[in-house]
Amino acid sequence: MPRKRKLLSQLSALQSNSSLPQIDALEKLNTTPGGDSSPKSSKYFVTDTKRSPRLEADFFHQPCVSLAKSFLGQILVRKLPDGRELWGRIVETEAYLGGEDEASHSKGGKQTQRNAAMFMKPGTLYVYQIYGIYFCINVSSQGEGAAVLLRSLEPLQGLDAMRELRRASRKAPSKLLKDWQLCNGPSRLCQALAIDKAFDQRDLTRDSAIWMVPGQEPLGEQDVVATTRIGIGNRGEWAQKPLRFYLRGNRFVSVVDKKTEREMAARGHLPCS
DNA sequence: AGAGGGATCTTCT
DNA sequence: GAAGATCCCTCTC
Repeated sequence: MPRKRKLLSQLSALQSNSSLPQIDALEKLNTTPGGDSSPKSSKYFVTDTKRSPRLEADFFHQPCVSLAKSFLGQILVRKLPDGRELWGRIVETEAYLGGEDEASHSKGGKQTQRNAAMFMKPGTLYVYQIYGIYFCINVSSQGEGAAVLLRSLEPLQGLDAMRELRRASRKAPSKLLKDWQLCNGPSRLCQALAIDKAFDQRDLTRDSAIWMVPGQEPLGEQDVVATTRIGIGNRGEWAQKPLRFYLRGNRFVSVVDKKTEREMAARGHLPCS
């Protein structure tokens, strides 16, 4: 019976998943104009990548904070060597401004071998290893040394592959991860999408293994929570600045700030659900 | 639900 | 030589 209950809970989770209709809409975007409505059986669908509405260079040419917010709702696509595509909707980001920003790897405008990608053209990936074992993925924005850290995804497609990738990267055998545990953290999403140092300095507008496609963007300011960044300590004024952004009420966010959300509500910004 | 510590290695001082 | 944009496991309440 525990098994049955588990299945039931998974089913209900699927049914309450707000992005399911969105997947249908996105798949339609992949069909050819005037084509039939069952693209999966079409050979053309499989081989045609030009039809994919990839986000282009002009999208990434935004100031850091603006780009960090604009990423919310967009979709990150990772194509594995075997051809499987893993899709995740971006639900949490952080802006690292460079220069004055004391928490940024590029603080003081200092360029090193590691952070070189932060100084490259907007849309360039900056992937670095942290604590010797994990990876984090950023996207370079407009602004000298500025980049946006991708913190959490809402998994949309290829969840089984993500679960396997996440499970494989741990020592002790553990229970199957829930959907919300697959990509809720910067290094977790890198595990789930098989992203490592090899992706550093790649171009999101050109690469064949990773890119972005437009998704459903947040309806308005009331849907985006702006709060402090994670893991940068409490020292200094830069630690207090609201440079982390996430979709309010989304269960795939890694760290929720209830206090800030209460303050938003007090100002009349009610969560729209 | 929250606190604490270990893992593990590249990067820069 | 120390720190780090994290995660996971264990212990305790």
